[in-house]
Amino acid sequence: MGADELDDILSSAASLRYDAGGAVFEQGETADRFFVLLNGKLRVTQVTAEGQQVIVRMVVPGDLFGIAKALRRPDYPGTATAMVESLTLAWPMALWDVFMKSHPALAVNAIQTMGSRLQEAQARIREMATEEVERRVAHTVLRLGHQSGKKELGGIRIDFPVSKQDIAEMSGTTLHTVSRILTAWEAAGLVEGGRQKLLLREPHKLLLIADGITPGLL
Amino acid sequence: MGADELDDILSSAASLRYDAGGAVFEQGETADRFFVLLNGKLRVTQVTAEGQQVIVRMVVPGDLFGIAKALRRPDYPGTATAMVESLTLAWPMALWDVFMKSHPALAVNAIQTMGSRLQEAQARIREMATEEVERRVAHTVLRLGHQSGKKELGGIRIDFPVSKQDIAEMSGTTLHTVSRILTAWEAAGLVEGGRQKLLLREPHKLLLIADGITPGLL
DNA sequence: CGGATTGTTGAGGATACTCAAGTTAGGTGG
DNA sequence: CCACCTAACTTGAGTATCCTCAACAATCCG
Repeated sequence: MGADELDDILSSAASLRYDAGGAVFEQGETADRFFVLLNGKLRVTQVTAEGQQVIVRMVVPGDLFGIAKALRRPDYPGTATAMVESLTLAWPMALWDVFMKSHPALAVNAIQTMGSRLQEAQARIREMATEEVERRVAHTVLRLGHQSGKKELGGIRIDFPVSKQDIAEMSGTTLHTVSRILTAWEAAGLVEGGRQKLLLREPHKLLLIADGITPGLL
Repeated sequence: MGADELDDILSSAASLRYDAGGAVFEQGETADRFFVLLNGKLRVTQVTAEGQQVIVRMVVPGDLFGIAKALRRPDYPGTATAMVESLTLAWPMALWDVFMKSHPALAVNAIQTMGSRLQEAQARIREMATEEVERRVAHTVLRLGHQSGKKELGGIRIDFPVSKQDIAEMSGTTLHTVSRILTAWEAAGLVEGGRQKLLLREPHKLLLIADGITPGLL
């Protein structure tokens, strides 16, 4: 992509800031913009008809999100909430088609974005279908570590607030079960918890649990 | 897209036929081609490290599949098996990038394909996370009916062989549980089963079960 | 310091899985 | 065409996992 092309794209973008806890868009809202996350961390959730919440995915810097148009939908299928202070670029949704048609490189990029998202979704489906809770939670925390962990001397630190409830919604279980599992792991020295804090002390051992090699600690 | 453009694309395609039970490609194989299904019905499965199988999705005529390149993968992440005699168009994977760059309309199409796939995957995640087995099975058979059901006088016929094991792998449960649920539904007149056969007699009532409105029959 | 949010822990129970044995249907070969 | 064989399915019993309900403790924030 040439510099003028980039200019063309960037010049039509608005830059927006969100406080921790603020919503970028809400489920059901008319999708009038699409976004790229510049900075921070978002959580995309969906609420079921019965009111249960599920975390669909995390958005990390560089990610394209809110692309309802690509799903052939007029509204946003989920709610995007900032977990920490976040910065986005936003474009009017009308520009989506224009961009896709005039900048093939962008289209290829969008395809790959959706590709990795799809792969992750399928991995989660497989997990939920075949694995027991402890393994799913192990996968979840490892994914968190991978997406946005910071290496420290004591292990990998999840550097933004994650509650047990969050982990539960990502793993398809309840916060009670997550609490019990993390307590057991903490006793075994695998992790270090805290209120909305998490440090992976022994990622390698967690990986063994995730892969079902260790018999599990419960 | 112009007629010459279409010509250009079609002329580089090979047409391939598969018998029921035959594999179009296998999980782990080098992804050297991508496909469009012209006719028939495919099942895409993944096998976990422990050997458990999960049905990732069904492929119906018109669907693009085997697009490992879009997932940035050198190999196929799953196995595609013909459930009935099937016909595909196939292109060398090397043409993928070429097509995407030179035919924006194709790229947009690919994005939308992946979009609906992603939406379905997320719906399944939500189901698996929050719904009990009977509801998931209801969703599964309704999806089957929607994708490839034929309206008959007695209801909607799934017009290709589906085993209880298949339904189980799509719902994230065991064939035993599926058998019990279908037996109960059959007693209530909601469906009519048989060896690898399924007729949805009362889709509306199944929808109620899927949506958790009816207390369930078990 | 108080209220609210988040997390802990226990007891009990339901859902759905595993294990196990059998039955039915369909295909195959004699 | 019948006997056999296998794959698909059914059904039962026992049980493990994990959820629900419940009460309480800790932490954070203003």
